[in-house]
Amino acid sequence: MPRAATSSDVFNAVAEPQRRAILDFLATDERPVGDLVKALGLSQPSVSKHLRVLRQLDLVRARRDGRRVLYRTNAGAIRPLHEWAGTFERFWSQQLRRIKERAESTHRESRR
Amino acid sequence: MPRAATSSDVFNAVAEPQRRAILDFLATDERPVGDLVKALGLSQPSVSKHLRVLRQLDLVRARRDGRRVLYRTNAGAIRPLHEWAGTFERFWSQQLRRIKERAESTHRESRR
DNA sequence: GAATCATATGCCAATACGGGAATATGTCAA
DNA sequence: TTGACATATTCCCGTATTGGCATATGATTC
Repeated sequence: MPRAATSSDVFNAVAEPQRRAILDFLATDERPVGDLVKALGLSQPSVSKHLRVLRQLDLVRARRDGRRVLYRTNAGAIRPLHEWAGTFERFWSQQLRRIKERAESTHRESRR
Repeated sequence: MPRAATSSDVFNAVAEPQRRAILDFLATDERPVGDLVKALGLSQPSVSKHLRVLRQLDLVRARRDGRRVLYRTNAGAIRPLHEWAGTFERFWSQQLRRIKERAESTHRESRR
């Protein structure tokens, strides 16, 4: 079995750095494809292909405006990722607490 | 250019569902490989290969205990993912606010 | 309708994948 | 040392990938 398709879920879709760059770029405003081509320095076909993957997962939404197509990020579709990663939050903060405690006790040691 | 290697960054590593399952399973306690094999229903070689990818990115840490090797999740390595996704939080909550407002105004309409 | 601008799709190459089976390495116990 | 147990590595296969280039589709203007 090969790797899951990039368009199979959000995790696979955002594994590609250029697609994350696209989501970042389209987060605040809607933009035509041409703007992305300029901003990312990729070829126009490459950008269109990335947008297709993102559109299939509803990570971006498109709207036609004359001869251009305006895209924008649909932030809500990124939530599942944030939530999954968030389930580990209590573990890493626990770890940070332990490190801090150890640092403090070392500090006390050195003052003796 | 092919897809980036699974071991190239955290985003690619956690794109694989079985690897996320491993991270979930090892989040609370350290466990030997055999436990993972039982819990995930995967072959032992498959599990070892997934663990290798995760270890290369410091997403899990290993410790030998006799003939077994105990693994545990290093939650801190998941933070970058949580933080990237978190940059979109203000956008999706904005969207939710807009939806709520619209629902309320519709409610007022219908009461007139 | 023809020319033009903006975007999408098709085909190609090289590459890395995940799973299975077989085998290698490492550790303990008798 | 030999055997048994636990884990890691190697080899193979079918598959989906990203990016480049050429080309198709869609919309506008003349």
